[in-house]
Amino acid sequence: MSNKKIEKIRHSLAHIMAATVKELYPRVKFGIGPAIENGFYYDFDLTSPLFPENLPKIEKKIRELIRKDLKFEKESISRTEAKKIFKNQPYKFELIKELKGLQVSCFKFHDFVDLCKGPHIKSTKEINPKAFKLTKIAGAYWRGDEKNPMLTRIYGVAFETEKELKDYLKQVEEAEQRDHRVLGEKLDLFHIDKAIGPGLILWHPKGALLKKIIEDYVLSEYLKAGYQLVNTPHIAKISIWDTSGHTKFYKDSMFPVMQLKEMGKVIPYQLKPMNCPFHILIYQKEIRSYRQLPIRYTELGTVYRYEKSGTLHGLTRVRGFTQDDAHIFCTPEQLGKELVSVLKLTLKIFKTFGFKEFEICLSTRPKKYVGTLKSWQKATNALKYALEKVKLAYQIDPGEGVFYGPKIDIKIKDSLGRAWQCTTIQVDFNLPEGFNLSYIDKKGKKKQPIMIHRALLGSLERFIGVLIEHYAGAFPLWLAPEQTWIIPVGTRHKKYARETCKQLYENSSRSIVKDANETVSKKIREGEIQKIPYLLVVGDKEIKRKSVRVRQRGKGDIGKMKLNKFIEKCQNCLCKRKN
RNA sequence: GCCGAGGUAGCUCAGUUGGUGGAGCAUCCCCAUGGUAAGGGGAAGGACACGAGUUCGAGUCUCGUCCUCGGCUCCA
Repeated sequence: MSNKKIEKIRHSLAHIMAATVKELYPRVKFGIGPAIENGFYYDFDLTSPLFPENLPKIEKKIRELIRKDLKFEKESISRTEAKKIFKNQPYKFELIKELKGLQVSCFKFHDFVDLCKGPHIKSTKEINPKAFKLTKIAGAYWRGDEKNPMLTRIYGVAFETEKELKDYLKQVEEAEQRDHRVLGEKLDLFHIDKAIGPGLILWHPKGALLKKIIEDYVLSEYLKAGYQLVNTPHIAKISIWDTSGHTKFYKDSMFPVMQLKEMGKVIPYQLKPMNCPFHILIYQKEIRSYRQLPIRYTELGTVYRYEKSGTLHGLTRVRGFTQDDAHIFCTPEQLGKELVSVLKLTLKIFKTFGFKEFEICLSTRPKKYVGTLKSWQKATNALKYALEKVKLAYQIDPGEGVFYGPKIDIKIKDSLGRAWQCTTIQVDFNLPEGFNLSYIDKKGKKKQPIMIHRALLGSLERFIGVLIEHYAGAFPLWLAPEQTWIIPVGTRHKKYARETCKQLYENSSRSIVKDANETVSKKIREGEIQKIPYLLVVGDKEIKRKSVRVRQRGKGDIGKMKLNKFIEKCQNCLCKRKN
């Protein structure tokens, strides 16, 4: 069976659901009801609220209709007639008004007529009544515009067979188990506290260590690639954001201004939403020669953005986050080569973290922008050149660029195939113009450099959220904040456990002695839950032979090993950054 | 920000028609000194998110605020 058939089934289910809702709410006004990935939805303007308890009732009615073997019939009617039929359906009416052509197409099913171009199944008997499920009720703006009324949306999932539905529901359950917010609590990595504020992360010892390990790794890669580390403050006078254009274009996403009294005057200060102006000022501190370029400034810069309350989500959407940011200042001739290097570096880093699949988008000029059309075209071409040079497949996201330039976004796919936007690489001719940046060229003339803004992991917070879900909390050895637990069998083995721990630490392996008065079994269980890569049990036999009994995560007891052999095994994994 | 659902111990949750709040895990103490996924016993732990209101009496009913969750919109 083809994909097309399942789409017809999903779309038809949306219609059947609409017919059912009409029975329950005769005065309902209909929005639209398309097929989507894994299912369908329909938007309704209801006279009274719909509760989740009602969903099984609606499901039951849908099944009844399906079993009646009802036909879907296509009808082509004139616009005038359509306007008459849908005169009490304002949303449908609005759609008809915008349709071109004299005839509009409708689908009749049961006694329910819907404006629709189809296609649909011929009869409800093509639907397996056990292979769909209504999943949730949500609010959704009419036509996706927040100025429009909010409709009630019912989501459903549907497949051709009952097994596919069950598999899908199981996969959803698995994804819930991997949810970084759940694992963040279970593994004691971080929390968000009411007393601090929404979207602001408190990193616990294990989470902070994980973050530091990631930061150290990427920073070392950047330094190797010729970047220079800089460091800048969290606040600045607001005037710098006037120059950069942020107060004009992104005021709504910035935290409110602080009014500071200085020299008898009130000077407004602003929490930084990005690092670029700071790096620009470091560049501008002296007169630059073409010989110095490219200059690549990098910073693990923490920025604060006032995201709307409803958009916050665990670590993946927050109000304060650390970017692995960098700004590259280069000549026009160097641009292509620099972009290629950035892309190569990105791929290398993601590979090390275990990500293999990406979605790459080239985002072009948005409605609100600064600069000339010519410079936008040049910047976009440079990005295209780099993508093609590195042989990366990409799609174009029209109008999704930043106000100062086009960009490449890389979304990484986790082990469940979900895509998360992390990397952003932006070419910018406009801030160099706004800040009047320059360098002296070979002929002693002033020229304007080009800037590349790039954050490869994007936000450390989001990246760690993705990483937690990707590994379901079972981090590879080099990332695991606690790599080895040493479990002494009895009190008299504690000393040996501590000596072993010390040796492991001296060989840069993060280790902990679990010497609480509990049974070995309990500590093993705890270690498994905490997803510790290695659990070492030590008792009389191990002391005698200077060895450890090794339990490897996911493999169970792998037997005894000389301590120096175990250290060697760990170091081997660590230097390759493999599990 | 918008629509909807929630907020009870550190965590996961129960709490009947309104009548002074419970369990498991975690914590602390005691016993047990252990060999690969929970040894046993005891204790402590709570303005029931916050603020008003209705009532003789509110975890429970009403309203407001904050926060969380599912979506929508947004994401430099």
